[in-house]
Amino acid sequence: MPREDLSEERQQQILEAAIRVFAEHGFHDARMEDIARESGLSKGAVYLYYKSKDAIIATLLRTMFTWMMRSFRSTIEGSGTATERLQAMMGTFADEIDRMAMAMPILLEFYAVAARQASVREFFAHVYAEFRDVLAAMIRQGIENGEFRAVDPEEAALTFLALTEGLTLIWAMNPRGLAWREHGNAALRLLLDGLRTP
Amino acid sequence: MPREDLSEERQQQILEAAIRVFAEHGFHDARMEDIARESGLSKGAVYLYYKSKDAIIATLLRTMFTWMMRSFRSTIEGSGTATERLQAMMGTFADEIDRMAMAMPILLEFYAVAARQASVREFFAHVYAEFRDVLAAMIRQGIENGEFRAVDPEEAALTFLALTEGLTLIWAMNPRGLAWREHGNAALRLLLDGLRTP
Amino acid sequence: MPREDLSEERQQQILEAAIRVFAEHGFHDARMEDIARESGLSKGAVYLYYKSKDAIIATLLRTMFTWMMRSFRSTIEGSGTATERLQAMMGTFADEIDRMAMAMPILLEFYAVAARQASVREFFAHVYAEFRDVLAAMIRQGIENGEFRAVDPEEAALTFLALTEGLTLIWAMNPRGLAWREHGNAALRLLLDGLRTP
Amino acid sequence: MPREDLSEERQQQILEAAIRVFAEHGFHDARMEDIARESGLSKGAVYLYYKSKDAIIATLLRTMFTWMMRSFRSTIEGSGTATERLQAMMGTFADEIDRMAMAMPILLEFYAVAARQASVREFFAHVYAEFRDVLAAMIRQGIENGEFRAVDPEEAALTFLALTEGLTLIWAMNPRGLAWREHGNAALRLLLDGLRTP
DNA sequence: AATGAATGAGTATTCATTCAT
DNA sequence: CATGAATGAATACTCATTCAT
Repeated sequence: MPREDLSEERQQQILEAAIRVFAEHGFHDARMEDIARESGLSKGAVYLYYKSKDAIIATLLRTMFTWMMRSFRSTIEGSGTATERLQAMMGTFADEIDRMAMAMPILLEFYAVAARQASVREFFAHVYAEFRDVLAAMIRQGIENGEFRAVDPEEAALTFLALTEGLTLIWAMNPRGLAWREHGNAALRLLLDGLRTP
Repeated sequence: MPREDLSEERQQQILEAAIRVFAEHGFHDARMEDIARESGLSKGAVYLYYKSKDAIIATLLRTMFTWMMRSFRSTIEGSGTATERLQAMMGTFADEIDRMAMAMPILLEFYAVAARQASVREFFAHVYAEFRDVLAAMIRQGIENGEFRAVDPEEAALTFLALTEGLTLIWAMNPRGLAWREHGNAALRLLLDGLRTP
Repeated sequence: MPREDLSEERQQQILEAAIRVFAEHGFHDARMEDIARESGLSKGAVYLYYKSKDAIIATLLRTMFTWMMRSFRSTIEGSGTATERLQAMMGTFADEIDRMAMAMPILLEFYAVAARQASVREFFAHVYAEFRDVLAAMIRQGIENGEFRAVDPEEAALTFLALTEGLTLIWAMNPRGLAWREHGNAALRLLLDGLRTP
Repeated sequence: MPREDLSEERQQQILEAAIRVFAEHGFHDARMEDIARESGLSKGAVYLYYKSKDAIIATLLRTMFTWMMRSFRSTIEGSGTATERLQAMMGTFADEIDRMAMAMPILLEFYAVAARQASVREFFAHVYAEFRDVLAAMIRQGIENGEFRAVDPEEAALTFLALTEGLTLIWAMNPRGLAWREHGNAALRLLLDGLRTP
């Protein structure tokens, strides 16, 4: 009975160690040895739970986005005016940036991996599409209830999404010099001004 | 006599070969051998002009951004209303995306390198700051001549920049499925709606 | 459980293989691959026990002299007249030449390494100083008990040492044409004639 | 007509540059580029006068010993008692040590080369034999005119030679800590005491 | 399940040598 | 004669992965 539990636990253990090691050394320079030591296991044990380094990276990609999605769940399912909900989304993005700050190098590396692997690009495209759908729905709600002008919801959603992604990128190049949350809110205000019915 | 010219020519030759090879294999998996073959030179000759693979990468970073900046020159120096100038900027961004499409994997890898190297992060931060200044000046012009409301020009410039960077990232994950130029223009329209004096 | 033993054994194994390979090809031309093959291990395994080729060479230097010193131990601690003890020393030198004949190229290479590395020079200087001290003590004993004239023991010890080192060098250039032991004894006889009380 | 002269001059020029470069970096680490630069010629020019790096080393070996032999010429041909002539020889050895001090690393490297190349060993053996003959003649003279006891001149000559070579080796490991000339004279005195007729 | 010793493929870089000019 | 750009063979070292215990 404790078999499966142990297995799950070990996989977690390794994944969390991998995040720390990858964040510090990067995917390529991180050695399996490092991950093993950091996880408190032996190299052989790591291979018992992950068939390869790439498998750890692949699992990490899925897992990190799953965690992130989970954080957004309540915000997405929350209620309120479209404006309030979009503001809440921006707040959650900012929360995530705070929470994942240390793992940001990993995000940047995932982009690089995406450049080489169609499957990873597709994964990102899928994640972006999901967010876009959620945002579009909120904007559509805003249009329907008269908060916003009759813009193309899909288009506005993409704009919103591009804003958060771009802000994250710019922030990553100078985390101390750029306050994500403040700039995110300021940018959202500008966009909402454009969306609002006159 | 044509020595100096030849040297410049060789460096170009190698750099262009490197772009092709890096775009296909990534910084790490690209072998110096590949770059040499692609450039039509021997491995030794490549080392005659660049002291290491890292030196090629570093030169590439600077060179690619220099090329991009050059493309923006006339747009930046152009005249017109603030709205027209921002539209021209967005158009030039779109042109650059078209022109650099093939080198996009390299951009994503540069982000990953930035994650590990402060100097590269600083380089990106510097480039972003330059763009932000230019955009802020345009927005300030728009405010001064009554086109725009009295928003914070720096803030609005960052929003514009984040939009382009984020759009590029989203586009890179699905180049065929997302028309940068159209979405860039649409996003700008929303932003301009937010900026415009009521 | 036999871990530690195995590690010691492996180090020995590699060192002995290295002696054979270095003796045949020289420090520079010997390839790590050769040492690995000769030791019956893989290249990776060699690196498991020695961090670099230089580390093998450094260990070899220390080890070979440790072995040699061990051979001299009983001779140094032996008893007898000063004359007998010096003769025993010369005999042990001759024994060592016999035993180390095959590794003589390595000794000559160590001299070359010494030319470039102060630490190696200092090691040799230290070994020479130890021998000189031992020999000086024997000569002092001879003077005190009336066997020898009142010469400077340090000076005479250096002469003895220089004789053995020089003979080794000349011998190394033509091992078959020069009988170390016989010439060593003849040289010692001349020296003893000079030391003896008239 | 100036052809040959130029050729000789160039060869000298290169050889002298090689001595400086080899003394500083060793045979292996010295680059042909360094020798070319130090000699004020181009790499191609060096290859015009020497077919390879090894050819420079081989020529250097012969040339350095030729120079040394030339220094000994007058001492060898000088007159006086056997004791005086041996003392003069020891003095000339000391002079050579002074003169060649800077090139001593090269001598130690030649020993290492000798370990790998029979031809170089033979060269050293030949040089040693020449010296031995000269010394044996002097000792024979001393025996014949009653200065020395009836020892084996060849044997005594080898002892004398071993002494100088050994002293040079020990000196090379600690040039500042060991005065070659003083110790050479002291050692010679001991040996002459053994040789002298009672 | 767990270990960690062993493997060996993979590659950036150097530098003696060549040769077109 | 002289140049120096170009060549390409050669090799130490790393590290993901395996597997005997």
